[in-house]
Amino acid sequence: MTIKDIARLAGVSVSTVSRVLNDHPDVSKSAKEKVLAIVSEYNYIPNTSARELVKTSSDNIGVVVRGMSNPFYTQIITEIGSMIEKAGYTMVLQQIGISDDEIHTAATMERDKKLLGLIFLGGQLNYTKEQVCCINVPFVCCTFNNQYGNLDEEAYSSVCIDDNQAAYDAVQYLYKEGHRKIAVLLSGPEDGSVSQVRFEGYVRALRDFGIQLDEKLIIPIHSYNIADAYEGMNIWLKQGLSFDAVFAISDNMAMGAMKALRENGKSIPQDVAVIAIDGIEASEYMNPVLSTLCQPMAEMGKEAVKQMVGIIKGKTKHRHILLQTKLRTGESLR
Amino acid sequence: MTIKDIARLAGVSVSTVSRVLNDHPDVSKSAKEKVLAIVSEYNYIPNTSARELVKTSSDNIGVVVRGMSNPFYTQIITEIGSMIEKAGYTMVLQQIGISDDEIHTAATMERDKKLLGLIFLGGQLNYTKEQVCCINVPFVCCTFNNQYGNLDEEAYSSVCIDDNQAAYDAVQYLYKEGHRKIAVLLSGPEDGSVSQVRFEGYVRALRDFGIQLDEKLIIPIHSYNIADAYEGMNIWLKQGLSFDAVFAISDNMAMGAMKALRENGKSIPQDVAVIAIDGIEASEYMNPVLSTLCQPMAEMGKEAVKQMVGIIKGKTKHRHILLQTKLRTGESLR
DNA sequence: CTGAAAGCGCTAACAA
DNA sequence: TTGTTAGCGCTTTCAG
Repeated sequence: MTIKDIARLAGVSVSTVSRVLNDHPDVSKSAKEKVLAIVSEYNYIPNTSARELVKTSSDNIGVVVRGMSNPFYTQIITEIGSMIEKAGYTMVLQQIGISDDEIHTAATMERDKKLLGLIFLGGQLNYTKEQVCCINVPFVCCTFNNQYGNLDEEAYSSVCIDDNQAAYDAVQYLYKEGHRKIAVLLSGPEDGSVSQVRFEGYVRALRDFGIQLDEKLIIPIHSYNIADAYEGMNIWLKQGLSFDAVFAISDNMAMGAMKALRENGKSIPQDVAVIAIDGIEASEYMNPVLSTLCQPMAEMGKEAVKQMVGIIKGKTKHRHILLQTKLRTGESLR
Repeated sequence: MTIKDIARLAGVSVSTVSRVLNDHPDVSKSAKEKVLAIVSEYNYIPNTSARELVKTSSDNIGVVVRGMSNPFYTQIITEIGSMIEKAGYTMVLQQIGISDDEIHTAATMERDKKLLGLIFLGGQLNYTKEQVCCINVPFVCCTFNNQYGNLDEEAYSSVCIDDNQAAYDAVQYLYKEGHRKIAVLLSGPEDGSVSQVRFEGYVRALRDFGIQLDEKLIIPIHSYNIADAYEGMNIWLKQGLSFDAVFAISDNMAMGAMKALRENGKSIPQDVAVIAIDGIEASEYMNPVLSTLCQPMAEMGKEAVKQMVGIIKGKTKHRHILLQTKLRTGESLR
């Protein structure tokens, strides 16, 4: 069933069918009715590939999301989606697996969907010019930036929190409560991800507060998984090291760690205080409620689209915005 | 940058380029090298639309997933993906929003991607023949079936747990522990979703055990959200009704409810026992750990693909499989 | 208001 | 081993 079949069945030309399907004005009411009748009778659905192939432009903004179902991104995507729509554009969402290549995905989308621009949600902080040279539309990085890469600042936009400072603040909260033996739960430590930046904030805070960095208190998980964090913490606890607080670089990892702590007889926050960064919904339902520095998800999404649209319209240049985190007090802190 | 440009730049014809790009055998080594060099020099990426448009067949199996980031589906998708690959097919994944029309999405995909078959992950239990008539390839429903619809059994396959029985079992666990005032947390009660089936199992169990159904103990949430469950439970608790157990039709809802219970001074499981159905990862990290009837996610995915492939190859007919749940004991049960 | 026809970028006969 | 060419299904000038 193609547009030709519909045209034949309705007794009109393909162009008339096309006009009806695309809501063009210059179609007689009778022709329109005839076509629509046939279309619905035969459940005709136009072929997307053919449509996209023939179009020379679109109002599409691509969104490439790293991680199939990271709850942290869900809220941001919702916000991005509604902002894009409000601005009169169309969102084309592409979720990719943890090991897929987002640059290649983006480049493919750019050509296939005739994108006006791209928003990356999650990704590496170390893209190089050579890697992104195949992307020919403006892009904005949401929740991360290029601090370990070599992109020119004028070559892309970004919206994220100051991850280093957030980690610093988290450690400071612990410090103020009298904690001095602060373990850190991270993915890296040097994996070029946001984990690394946060770890650097942790190190900086310790130094500022006159605490000696203790290698033994660094717990690398090698993923952001809740289960891996649980496992990792469990194994680490077996060493019987002395510590009175845990800074997890993500809520998810904190959640895994909390279970391990509990099972090892450590009560939170009496024996061990826990703080993290992110502010995902699930961590609010923990018992005790996780204390964490929340990323302003809605604002991030909104800002990313604002930047994107400004650049598409030629009204603004690439910018790099740092948003404030906000402490959710929770119960895992004394 | 199109295939023509590459052909010109490499000094060969478009068909040669096409052959190289598609790994066809009859290409001289020198031609292949020339083409590949140009391709990588110019970062050429073939246009997907054009490719799909021209192909008359594919080895694609479509997977339509309802709900952007339902953690419950993530594991199943992973399994489905690897099983499809193992069987020599290609998975085309499409996630849709909670209010999108999966039938229409499926029909569109079927034509655009030349699908051999479709797997639905989550969806309504009440599709009618008229609704699905636009789908012309075999499909299997994963995690649900058509018990509220009018499809012929031979018209589709399904893999799911016996939701009615699972609910029955859950209530039975509570009953055996001596609970008689069992509240139920559901989305419906009559929303044509799996919530309804599970509610029916609850009702059946009460009847079998000689417990009078108490309308006041039915807590409708109108969604599967954790936050809505928390809210709903909170409001419901204000009524001060007497009850000693909660059966939540999903883990997510149980998680929301547990927080509300805690905040209202009810300790779990001493004051109120909680049981649910699903077995998502997050509920394992609750404190207390949620007791729940786990769906065999990996097995479900595996079985769905097995059915699909069998039908595509013409080796099997449509079947309807019920899988067993397994109790995760947890700590929310006495 | 309507139709004929060109062509989007690609693959796959078919011919050489 | 290679090139020529006919479409895939659609949109969009351009005529009428």
